[in-house]
Amino acid sequence: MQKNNFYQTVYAITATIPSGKVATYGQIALLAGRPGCARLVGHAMTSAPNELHIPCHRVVNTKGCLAPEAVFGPNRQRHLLEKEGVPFFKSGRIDMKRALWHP
DNA sequence: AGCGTGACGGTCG
DNA sequence: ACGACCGCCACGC
Repeated sequence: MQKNNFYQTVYAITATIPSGKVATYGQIALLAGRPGCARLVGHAMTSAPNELHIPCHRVVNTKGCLAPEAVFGPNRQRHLLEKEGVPFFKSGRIDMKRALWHP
């Protein structure tokens, strides 16, 4: 698997995340065969073509925090996830124990 | 070809 | 529980 395929793999894995669940960048990086490259997953999302319809809002960091609002729009990601049934804490973070995707 | 960067992660204070 | 710091690695300039 080459580096270019890494992005493709990331997209493929991200597209596999079921509704109501979330995955962490590190988790995806691990599944994509590049453990420790969580940041690259984030960049992959930035470069992700909209044509692929990637549910990038289901990808968060291990802290359960959402991506910067500047990426999706104000409260956009939060709203989408809540709509899908992802448990949120009042603090605005995700209940990772219950929402984390188990591939 | 080299340097800085970043939608992160884990640890320390 | 929260914030700050450092370490990783491919991509863009």
